[in-house]
Amino acid sequence: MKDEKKRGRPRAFDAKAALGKARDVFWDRGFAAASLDNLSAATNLNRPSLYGAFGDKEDLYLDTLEGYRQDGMNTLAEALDPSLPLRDNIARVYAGALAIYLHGETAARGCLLIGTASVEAVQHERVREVLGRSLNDFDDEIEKRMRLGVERGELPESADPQMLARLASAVMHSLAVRARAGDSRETLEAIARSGVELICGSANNP
Amino acid sequence: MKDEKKRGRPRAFDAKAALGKARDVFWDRGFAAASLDNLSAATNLNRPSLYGAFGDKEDLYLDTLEGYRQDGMNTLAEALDPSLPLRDNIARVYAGALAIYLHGETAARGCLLIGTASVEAVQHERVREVLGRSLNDFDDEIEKRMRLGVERGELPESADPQMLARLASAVMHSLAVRARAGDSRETLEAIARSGVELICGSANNP
DNA sequence: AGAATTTAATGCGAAACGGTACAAAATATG
DNA sequence: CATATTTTGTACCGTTTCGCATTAAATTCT
Repeated sequence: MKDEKKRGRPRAFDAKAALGKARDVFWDRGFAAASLDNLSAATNLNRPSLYGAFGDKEDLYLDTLEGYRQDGMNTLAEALDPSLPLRDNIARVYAGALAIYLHGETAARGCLLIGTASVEAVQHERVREVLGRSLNDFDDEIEKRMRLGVERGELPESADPQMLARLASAVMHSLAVRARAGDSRETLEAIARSGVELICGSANNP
Repeated sequence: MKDEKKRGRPRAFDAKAALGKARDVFWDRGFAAASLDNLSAATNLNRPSLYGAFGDKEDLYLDTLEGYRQDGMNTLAEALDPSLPLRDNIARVYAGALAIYLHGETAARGCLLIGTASVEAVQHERVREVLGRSLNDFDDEIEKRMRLGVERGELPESADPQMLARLASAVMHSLAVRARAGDSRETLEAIARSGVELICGSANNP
């Protein structure tokens, strides 16, 4: 049902790949400082094609955010594989985040949402909505795992799954900011390790 | 030594007040989206005056960041008053942060540095430097208090002051991001309370 | 083959951008 | 009072910005 022959001239580009290139531009420069020329050059699409395929700059940006969000949720779900101990789950969440944030050892781009959507969130309601929803969904997914941890006895009955989840996310938010501030991989990994220890400190060791 | 009579026409504005107004513009819009017209309107200074007093837009932005940074360090020092218990200190750090981030209940601006400097940090080295230094100095100041806590027996000997400090900062970074994402005061205060509990959980109650 | 439809490429155009030249105004100095 | 010096306000310059109008190309439908 994807290759119904459409009636006009066929597209000469892969929209998904173009979206990925655009995402890199926004990731490096942010929304406001990314010009249509930058985006056009990176995607190899001239402006009318960009406009036709994705709408205006804000639409394109929101599309990249939504894609990033969904990728992130998938990565998170994998990291939280419930057949593993809670401690491993959280460690995997941070490792997955750092793999994205550090982007090939050198240039530290941090998190696309935290790093670039935060600025726009105050003035652009739609951006704020995506950012807020992303953070909340992330919290909720971790909270589910925390609840499971209480049920299983990995965490004490007295543990507050919602708050533990929000604090687990908080460590990740900090990693995102610090990556963009230029912190080294070693520093970030050390923070991640300590975060796991603090969050899962009350978790049973098998 | 401040009112040495200078030779030309005297300034008709207070540079410090103007810097405060400019800061508000950057806080709401970020660096890239803040136009000189915005800044000129907010400060009641025409562009040549702005330029003469502060340099170009990037210079002005860096000035506001540096001012914000120093204000933040002062607020932090007050919050960490060593005559108070550690737990109170950390709670005061978060309360002080939220007072700034929430800005009069309604509009949530978050942290100027985390919210607006993070985006520019990748491309602007001077911004990245200020951001990195700010985060590190903050960590270091909290770390000092943690060390004192260990000496005093507020924290166990096994505690790692550096890592505890970085995680205490992490909670604050998360508050900054979440404020900008639109989270309510109640949510943020709950996270702050849980953060205090988690960080200072091992601290003695007097 | 020809009409209809969709995409591609060129290029434009109005507005906004950052920054500055220039002259008038206001003060200190001699 | 004249001169030097600094700030102020107007107006402007060249560039870049985003978005679109227009025309050419590629494909399907009839």
